[in-house]
Amino acid sequence: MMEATPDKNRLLLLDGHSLAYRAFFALPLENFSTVTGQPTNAVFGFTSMLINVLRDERPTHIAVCFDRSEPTFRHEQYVEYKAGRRETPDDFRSQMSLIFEVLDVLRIPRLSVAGFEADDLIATLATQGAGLGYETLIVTGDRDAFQLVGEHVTVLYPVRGVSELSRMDPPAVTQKYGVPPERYRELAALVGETSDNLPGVPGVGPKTAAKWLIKYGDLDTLVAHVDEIKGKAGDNLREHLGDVLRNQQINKLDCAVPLEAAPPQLQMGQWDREAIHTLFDSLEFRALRERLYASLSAVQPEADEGFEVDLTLPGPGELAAWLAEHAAGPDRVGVAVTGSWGRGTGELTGVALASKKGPAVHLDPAALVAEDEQALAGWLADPARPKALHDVKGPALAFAARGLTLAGVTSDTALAAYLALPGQRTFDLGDLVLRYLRRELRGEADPSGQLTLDGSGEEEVARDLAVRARAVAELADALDRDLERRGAARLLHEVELPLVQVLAEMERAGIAVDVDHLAGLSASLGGQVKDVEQHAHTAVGREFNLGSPKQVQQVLFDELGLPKTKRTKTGYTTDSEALTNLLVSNGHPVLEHILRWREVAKLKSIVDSLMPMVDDAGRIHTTFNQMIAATGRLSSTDPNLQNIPIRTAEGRQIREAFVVGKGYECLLTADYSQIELRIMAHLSGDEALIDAFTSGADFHTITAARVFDVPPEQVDGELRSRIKAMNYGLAYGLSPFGLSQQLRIPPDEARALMEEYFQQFGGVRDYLQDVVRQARQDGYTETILGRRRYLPDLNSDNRQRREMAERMALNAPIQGSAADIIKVASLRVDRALRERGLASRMLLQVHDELVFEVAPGELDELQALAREQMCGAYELRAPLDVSMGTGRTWQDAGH
DNA sequence: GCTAAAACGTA
DNA sequence: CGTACGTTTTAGCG
Repeated sequence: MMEATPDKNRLLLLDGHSLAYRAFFALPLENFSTVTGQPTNAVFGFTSMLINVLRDERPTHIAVCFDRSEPTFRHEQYVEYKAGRRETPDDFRSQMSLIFEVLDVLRIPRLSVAGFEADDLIATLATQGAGLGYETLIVTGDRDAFQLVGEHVTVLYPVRGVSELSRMDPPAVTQKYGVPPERYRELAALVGETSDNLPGVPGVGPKTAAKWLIKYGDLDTLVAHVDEIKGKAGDNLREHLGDVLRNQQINKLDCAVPLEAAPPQLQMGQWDREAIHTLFDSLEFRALRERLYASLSAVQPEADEGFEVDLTLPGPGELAAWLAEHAAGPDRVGVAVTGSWGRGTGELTGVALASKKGPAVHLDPAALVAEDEQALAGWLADPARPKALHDVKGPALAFAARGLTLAGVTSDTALAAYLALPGQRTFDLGDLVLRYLRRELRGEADPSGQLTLDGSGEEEVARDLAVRARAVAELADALDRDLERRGAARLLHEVELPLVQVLAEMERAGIAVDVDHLAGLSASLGGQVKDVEQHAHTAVGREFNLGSPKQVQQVLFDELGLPKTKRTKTGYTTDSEALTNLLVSNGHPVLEHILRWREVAKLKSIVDSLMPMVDDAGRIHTTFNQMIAATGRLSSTDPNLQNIPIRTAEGRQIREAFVVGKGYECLLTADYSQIELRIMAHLSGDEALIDAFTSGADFHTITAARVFDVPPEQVDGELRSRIKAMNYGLAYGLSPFGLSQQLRIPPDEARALMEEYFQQFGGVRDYLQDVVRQARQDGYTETILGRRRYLPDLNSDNRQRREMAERMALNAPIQGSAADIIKVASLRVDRALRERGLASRMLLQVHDELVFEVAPGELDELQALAREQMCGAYELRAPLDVSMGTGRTWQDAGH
């Protein structure tokens, strides 16, 4: 939208005082202070706005103007000017000099002149700038500046805190106030300005004022016809005409302030990097510093450059020679493939190889002669030939499907980008190339200019793929450097990359399913769905769609008149919790039917979705996604095998459908007990909590005994479950209110319970507070293996967003470290299976659980091996513990 | 045919 | 007013 036009001078003028004041009230003081107690909310908010506007507007010239404490000409005209303002808070005053320092290290000129306000300086510079043909942008929280808006002058006015600026150009001013910018001053004179102690006409707001100005054209004409105005407003206007004329005098900005600098002298200078580091360190603005540098490097030269590739299409038998010449060195070779993959298999339609320099090659896998196939196989499987691919798991499955193995993959550019910024929705190669290399993902324009226009010709397709291979090779290096900087290089090379192969193997293996059992379930559930539906319709007296929350709402709240539940965006919730509450309080029979229908319909949909997924060999192959969860967990799709029911008896029947496959002895499940709580104990270092784990007795009972100060034998089910809820809730950022809801106890009681808990386990409270504090400072949280999650919203001025980010910050290191551990465990188990030459294999990973298929006679060895590798995956102060179960079905193997 | 919202399954 | 996911269904959009 906003094109940077280098030939055009863009002058950015900021009102330092008004913006800082805005920030001071928008950001909570308690979240912004340094270890020495210096408040920084105004500095932070101001600097944050400054960085955003530098990034978005790319000014060539800049100045920040400040008010002076001396009286101005306005005070001479009107002694009451700005009288009655409350004293500037000390916490604000102390931050002004810090703002000066920030501007100084950024080499941004700051201007102030005795006897004038910042707005006058801005008006003067804007006027001079206009004369010189500059585009001027004014950032201020003072509406008086709207009078300056014009063809080449735009005001950016903060709305809602400090994160959003409203762009006030002439149409925007006219739209908002009903009069063009030239008339704004007259409108303001009529309305008055409380904060400047400039009363306007009583009972006249912007609407009436605009109406008058439109009718009469301007204020002078209005004054001339003042006797024509009817009604109370007219009387008031006549009575307060003096005030209006005075306001008009006073709110006029002075465009001729004597300044020592004119716009041409306000050129953006080189930042003092060293000083920025020192200052931002002392202000504890680490996240902001990152943003500052990001915006600096985002000085985007037009990314119109593509990739130049010298493409070879080798004839039959020529591949080996080409590889020896161009892909045998230490340079990493980018590999790009086309094809399709999923469900544990895949098919290749094209392969391209290209290193950073030198020619590229494209192969049609369908047309390879045996000799070339062999050359390719040897090269792909050679760990000494470093390779980079983008999202390698799918291609690896496709290679595997034709008997090719991949080794020596030293980068996966998608995975690397995920580790750099795990919150991203997609990791599109084109986006990354643009971001990291500032290039377009296309061939360098041919003289003919026809290169990738239609992409239908064979050569174009080949060239396109070669470009991707080249881009991946270059991108891999850039990402290596980025990950090094973020401390995540080892995580990529030692955990995530090797894990790709393990996941691919699990997807390839799949898990055996008893289709007859599923079919039986489907039939029985189908019958129940019909029955319950009948009952529901009878209870209401008409037919309706039980699957439609909207119709359910209509039935319950409109037709049956049941009490309204919690609001949703579009109506009132009918979720199971709300309906259960209604059932208790009201007892209408249809509630029971709806709840039951939902239950069986859900189970049936799961069963019915699984059945068509079973392949010819009787197995289901999920797809594990390694780049979705911002915490580092895996996710499972198509189908999701990480949410197969387990809580209810009927749900567990579905687990019975997952069975041991032919040629294997049984299934084995191995899961970490209470891994997240152990991690919380470890990270917090709370000795009492660690003791509770090392004592060997039931963890929740032991902690409950401490909290309630009774011997463990006296901890009954009620006490235990309360503490269990708290133990788990803490890692999610549970509030006293949330705890009271969950336990159905009064909020005061929940609060007291939490306080008592923290009395006993103070280390946990300290840790949780510190995690958030540290994350706010750094801009990210970190797991035990250095996996980061960036949470910019920790400094949001929106309370809801900020508190959400705080809960994420509490949870991310715990959930993420658990993900780290099970990933390491999966790698160790996989390696051990190989080393021992076992035929047993890993099938699934469900966050804290691994599911194995046990080859005949290997059960004991596998159990010992899995336990050893899982427990030893990471040394926690509350040691990892694994429990196991075996059986013919996944359900039987549960425990 | 797409997206959003609601509901609900798992750790 | 407790985190992280994926799937299904409906409903509303064009």
